[in-house]
Amino acid sequence: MDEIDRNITVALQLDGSAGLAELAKVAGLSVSATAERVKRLEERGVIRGWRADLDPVAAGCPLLVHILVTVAPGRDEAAFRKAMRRQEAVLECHAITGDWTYLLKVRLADLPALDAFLNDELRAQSGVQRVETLLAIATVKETSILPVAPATEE
Amino acid sequence: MDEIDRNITVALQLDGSAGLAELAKVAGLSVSATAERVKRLEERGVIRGWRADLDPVAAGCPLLVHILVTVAPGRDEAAFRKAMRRQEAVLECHAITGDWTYLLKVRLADLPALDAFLNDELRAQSGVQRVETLLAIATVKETSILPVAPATEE
DNA sequence: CATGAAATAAGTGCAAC
DNA sequence: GTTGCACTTATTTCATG
Repeated sequence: MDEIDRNITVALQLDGSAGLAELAKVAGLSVSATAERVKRLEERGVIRGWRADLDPVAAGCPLLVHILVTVAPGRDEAAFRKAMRRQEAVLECHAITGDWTYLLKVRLADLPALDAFLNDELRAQSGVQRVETLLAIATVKETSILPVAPATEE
Repeated sequence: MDEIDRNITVALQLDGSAGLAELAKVAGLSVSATAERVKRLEERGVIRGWRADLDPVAAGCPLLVHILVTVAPGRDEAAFRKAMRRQEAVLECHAITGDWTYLLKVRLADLPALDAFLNDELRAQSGVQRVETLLAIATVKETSILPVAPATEE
């Protein structure tokens, strides 16, 4: 993971459809060397895949909520986690430090869908004690572009 | 946005590198008709772009924190928002309902980097009154794949 | 929307340096 | 890692039905 790999990964996160010729310019390498780099980044698992990036509003889920959840201690939480993984509206589910047990990121079509999610999917889960819903009023920034660290040489 | 477009967008979010031939099978259309659909989805802004999906750990930012921030009311928050947009460690910044003003999603290399971020970048911002850091202990689920609503016909 | 052909562009592999 | 070339594959465009 040198400086060149960093430049390549950043460029590919910004636009993965550019092609090797243009990427080679960014990398400062030849096309074949660049292709080799990309291939190795995929093999090493740094690049997990290639995805189309959708506009959430155009995709029909303009409502964004984060939900803090407290699950009763002592219980087996496997069922809860499995349920969250299955729910496609749940984009993220993290076990967190502090007063709460989990933080969810959820995208939905509208408020009725949120109501249904909270009642039928979330509070219906056994062990769920407390729920706090943080509705996003405005999204200042939302990106999946990771700041690739120039750290570990290989 | 009919059922076919839904299938296409879901498939392209899962794997955007498959090619039109394979996508056509999923869509149940011919290759040319499928290509036309994809093109129109891009033109309509449903598909915003094509991105490489990186492994956060391999990319060198294994630490994930969500940060709740209260900004003093009455102040102009443009400066705060601009600062968050500039920080590449800040993946998301949402203005939210409830006791807090903003919710941030931040990815960092390690705890010293978190310390530096909280002190030098966040608390240094004028107007920031209260900060609560939620450290992710375990990520149960983290995806950017949107559940495309079969809603609005066009 | 399907089919098929032709033209274009891009990725892949290999060899020599 | 570079350059160049041939090989192969995919996308694009267009005509016809």
